Amino acid sequence: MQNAKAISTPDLDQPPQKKGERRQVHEHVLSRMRRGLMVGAFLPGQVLSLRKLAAGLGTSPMPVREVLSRLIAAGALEETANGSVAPPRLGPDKLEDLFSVREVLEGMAAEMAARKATPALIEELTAINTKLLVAIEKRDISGCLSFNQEFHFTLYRGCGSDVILPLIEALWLQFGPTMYMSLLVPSMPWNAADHGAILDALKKGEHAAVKRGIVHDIRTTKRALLTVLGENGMADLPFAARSDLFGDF
Amino acid sequence: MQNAKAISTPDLDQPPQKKGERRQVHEHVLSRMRRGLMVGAFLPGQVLSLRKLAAGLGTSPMPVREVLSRLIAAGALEETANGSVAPPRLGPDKLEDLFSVREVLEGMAAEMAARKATPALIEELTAINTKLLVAIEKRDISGCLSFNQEFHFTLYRGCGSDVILPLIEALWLQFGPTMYMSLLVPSMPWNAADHGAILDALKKGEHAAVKRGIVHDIRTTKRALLTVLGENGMADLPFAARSDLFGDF
DNA sequence: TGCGCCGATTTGTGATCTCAGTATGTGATC
DNA sequence: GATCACATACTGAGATCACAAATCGGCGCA
Repeated sequence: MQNAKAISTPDLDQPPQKKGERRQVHEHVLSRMRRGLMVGAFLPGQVLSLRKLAAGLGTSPMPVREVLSRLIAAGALEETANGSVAPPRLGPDKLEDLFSVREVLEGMAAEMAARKATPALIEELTAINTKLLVAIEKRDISGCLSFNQEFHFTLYRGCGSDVILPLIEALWLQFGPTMYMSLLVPSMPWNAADHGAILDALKKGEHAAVKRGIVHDIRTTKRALLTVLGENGMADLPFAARSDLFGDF
Repeated sequence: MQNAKAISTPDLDQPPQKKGERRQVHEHVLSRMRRGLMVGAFLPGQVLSLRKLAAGLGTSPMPVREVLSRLIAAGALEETANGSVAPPRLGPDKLEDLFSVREVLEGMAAEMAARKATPALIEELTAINTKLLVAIEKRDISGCLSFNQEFHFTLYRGCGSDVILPLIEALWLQFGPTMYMSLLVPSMPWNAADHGAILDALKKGEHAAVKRGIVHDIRTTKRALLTVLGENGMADLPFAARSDLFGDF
């Protein structure tokens, strides 16, 4: 996953079209779909239709097919029996597996990033965290998800390895839909408490503490997720996907 | 990457066609390409043409496009400036990054597998290792690669997590072409010494020792790879890809 | 009222076609 | 003999087409 464009696009939605680089349709589709997966446009298990998706995006099915292939390869989507695709439903044990890998991978990335952290990076992270706190205060689910993701990935990008980053991104895309659904339950707590400790450790140059902070943050999220999904008997929560992003399916 | 079919196919080449499952063309293409990447059909940096690939595989470009998309998402292929694809050229630092992630991920998988290891699994691994030793004795490069891969993945499959396995597979696909090229250098040593220690630790139920064995094995491979590629000044080795698998390009 | 069958519709898959951008290779000219 | 220009061939991207399987709907029968 060394090419950053493989799965992760720098989130350019408006056709920037700078330089000789032609803006490809499938790049646009990819960034839309990736964001959609992270902010609740698709529910776990919700079957996505190729043609309807293409219609919603205003293109032919071709670029969508390319994107779906990539998302399947990343584990962000699963093939159903008849070849359709849907975001994965994560059971307790799979969720446990997923978050164990997150701990290892993101802990590693965080520690590496801490070694190379510049004051500018720390300042950037602090600013993002402030926006996250505001979003939490306002009960802005999409804001929470976006700023939390931005906080983590801004840190991880600092590790300087373009091998580990796409792997982490694949993991996030896998639990994104489940994460969003869980946040629709009012009792689901959002905890950004660890971020403060991470920033402190970053400023003090305590690499191991940064790693511990990230791992603790991941464990907290995992526990909350397991609790909420467990309370609801692992059955699907009776919520609908956001239709303001792609239309209905 | 939870669906095992996402990137990794159970290597079914002959149309098994059992049950109601339709054998899809792109699955066949995917398994061919994956094996090709691991046994030297493509060299690092070698540009692959969509149409020629399709012609070599006897299909239309469509299934190939789908497969290339998935391999790009896995990092097994990179997009060139004009949209073509090629296996990545791995420089020393990227190789270092890649193998660091391997240590963490495969170490984790190995330890988990060790906890669940059954006598049957250990016996299977022993048999594979025997075949590997024969291949080494015969200087059979393809055999070495295949059996070594089979040894590792048979162990990792025992970890019972279908989250971590596709990530490891993606990493192997990334360094596969570079690994093959390095083996063409006569001075490249192949070391399966750690496998014996791993099997011993497995039999004794020493989980940590299994993990240590895997990590040591990975470190040894990394060192050998860096040495061989360094000697040749990181320039491309003047070897050709195997044309007996896909034809020439 | 409940169950089963049949047809219309929608599904993904693969092939084909067009188009624009790029590389190639050959020719003429200096 | 070297270099530049133009024409040809080839590249991937996207749209469209064709087909078969599966799904969903409604109708008819028990």
